[in-house]
Amino acid sequence: MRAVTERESEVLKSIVQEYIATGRPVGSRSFVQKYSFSISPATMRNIMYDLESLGFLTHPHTSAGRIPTDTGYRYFVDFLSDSYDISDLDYGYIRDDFMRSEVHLDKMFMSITKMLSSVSRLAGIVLTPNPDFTAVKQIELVSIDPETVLLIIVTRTGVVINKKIAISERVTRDILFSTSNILSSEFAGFSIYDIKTDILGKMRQKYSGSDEQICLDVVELALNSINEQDIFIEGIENILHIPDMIEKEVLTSFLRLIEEKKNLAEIMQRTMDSDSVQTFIGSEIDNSYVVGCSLVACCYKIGNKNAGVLGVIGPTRMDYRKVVPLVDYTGRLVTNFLSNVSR
Amino acid sequence: MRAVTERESEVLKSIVQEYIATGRPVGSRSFVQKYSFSISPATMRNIMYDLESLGFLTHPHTSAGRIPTDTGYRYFVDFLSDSYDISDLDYGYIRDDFMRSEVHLDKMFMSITKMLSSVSRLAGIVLTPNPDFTAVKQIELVSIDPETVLLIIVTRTGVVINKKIAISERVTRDILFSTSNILSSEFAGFSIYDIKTDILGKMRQKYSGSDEQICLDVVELALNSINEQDIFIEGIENILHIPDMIEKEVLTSFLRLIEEKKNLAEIMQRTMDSDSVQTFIGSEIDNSYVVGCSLVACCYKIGNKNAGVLGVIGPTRMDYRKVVPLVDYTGRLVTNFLSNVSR
DNA sequence: GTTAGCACTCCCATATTTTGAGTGCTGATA
DNA sequence: TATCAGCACTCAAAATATGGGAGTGCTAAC
Repeated sequence: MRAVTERESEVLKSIVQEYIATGRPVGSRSFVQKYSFSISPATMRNIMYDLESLGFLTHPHTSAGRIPTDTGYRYFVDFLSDSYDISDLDYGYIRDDFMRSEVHLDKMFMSITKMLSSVSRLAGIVLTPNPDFTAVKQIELVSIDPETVLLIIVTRTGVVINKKIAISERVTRDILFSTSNILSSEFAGFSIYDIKTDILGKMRQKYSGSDEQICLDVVELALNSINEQDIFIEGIENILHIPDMIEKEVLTSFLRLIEEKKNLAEIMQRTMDSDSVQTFIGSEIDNSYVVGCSLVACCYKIGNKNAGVLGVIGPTRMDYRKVVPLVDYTGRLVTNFLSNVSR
Repeated sequence: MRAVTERESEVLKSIVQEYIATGRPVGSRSFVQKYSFSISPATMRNIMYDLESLGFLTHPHTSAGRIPTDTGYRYFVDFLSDSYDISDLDYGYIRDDFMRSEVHLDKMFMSITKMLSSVSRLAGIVLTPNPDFTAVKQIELVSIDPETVLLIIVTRTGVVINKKIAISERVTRDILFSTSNILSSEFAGFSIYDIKTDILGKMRQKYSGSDEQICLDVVELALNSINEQDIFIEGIENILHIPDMIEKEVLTSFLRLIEEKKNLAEIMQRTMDSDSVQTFIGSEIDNSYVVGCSLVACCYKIGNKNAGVLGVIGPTRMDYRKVVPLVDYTGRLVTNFLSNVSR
């Protein structure tokens, strides 16, 4: 496949923008006029034809204008879309609003989700931090019946995680108490990930043979089964006011997408490797059964590790120029907040 | 307003059933034929006219058949609908399925929600137990920093509730430990409700002046702020396959309803006073802004107290004869399960 | 390579008609 | 007095026609 010429790029960019703005197939004649291209409609048609062969545009039917394909959007987002500058969009009030919100972490995430949704007028979505990467502050073990111990982890961000673990051997309250102390002092400051991959091994050697040894195994088991990532979604109603979305097929795939939280979490996870805003367009979201929806997402960090994901879901035909910087900005905001809260 | 005659009741019943089955306005001629009434269409029209004046039926337009109003459904559900017998519907497999599911309470509720949704082919909904009414098994207080104590409550159903509480005075670890023991032994077996209204007062006297006294106030504060009721909703996608629901107005009010979880929880709470299945038809759900949706719900118990609510949301035109016994049956199932698990 | 011109296509909005299922009313009947 | 046949009327929905507009593809000339 040959490369795209300069002029074709320019045309594609304008077509996508025009389509995003109006939602109507872009035809050669009116388009040339509106954007005062210095070429004739006929030439425009030729260019459009080429862009179609390249896979960037398509036809609803023979005598209709062109609309972008998913690939077209992808090219647009990757190479052609110049985002608005944050300062132009004045998101200052988000910051203010946000700072006024409660310190309780769950509520913070909820309000971030609502913000994303209300500013974008689409659906906001937040994946709460992966506990693996948040630093542990304190650990307690509490016996709740002869066969069960409750493991409580308090993270630096103030989140409390609890996990019931079954134990076979009987363990006295004293041992639990002393183990708690040991764990707290050994683990403090490290992330669950560090603990699992490194610290726990070292401790095995250090305490081998002691009473506390018994607990280490179960603690490891418990740590491995922690999976406390939640997903918040807000603004489903917004989606209903978008003509593109109330197409039955689109709506179905959207609702199916957000209902399968587990699946959705996995999709969001794919952003984890990257530090910048990621866009998933149409079938890119979930191999080919998602139609007409895009996800714009980015990570926020705790410390210097990517911890969770936030973003916006809406129609493929959304205004990426605005949504991308919004998601970007919100991501930084949350990162800042979390780094203050967790020190 | 005059009473409804025997014959009118019979006709209304058949009309509602016919409309539930077909979704099309019921006209006099074909209706008389199909149900082999021994009256002429003309007479039927007279009866329909009367039922309309009574507020049970309405007209989409002059020359269309009749459809039930919300009041019509209400009368039908209250007086005319003979539910199917559980045994006829063979919900045995629900029980089997259910018993195979995990003991983790959250997962149990999730799978109940999914069941309600998949059997009814509508949206299933479960409000998790109000912790106020579940018996406490154990209480722990753990210091997480100089100004904060973590209160951990383990209920008999195995649910772990935790609440951070701020304290002004410094409390030693030993005092927390001894208070934990005292609280556990004094509270065990009582519900949080009992504790708040009764036990706590008695303890104030008993321990007045002692070190542990300091903690009682904060514990009370914490208990008052516990609000851990969750809502599970499953099967939103089912809703999209129902022609009645994809009316824009209906869908909007449905989505708005389930998105406002807090509001929805309140609505579900209204069932709490009753031991039988409750039906909320259309505007009955939420004063007049809900259109076209009904909620069928009932309570499940822990011990002998109504603890939570489960049910089904779907179009006003749903088959109450099936949905009502389904909800009823599931309610009992959960009640049984919880009484086993919490002893 | 660019462009004017032209034939052709097809959606869409707007009427127009037809059909069928319905209603309300009236006057006769048992 | 309740029932009912009959009839005129209503209305939505489906089928059918019509014109216009915006588009395309292609070709031949610049």
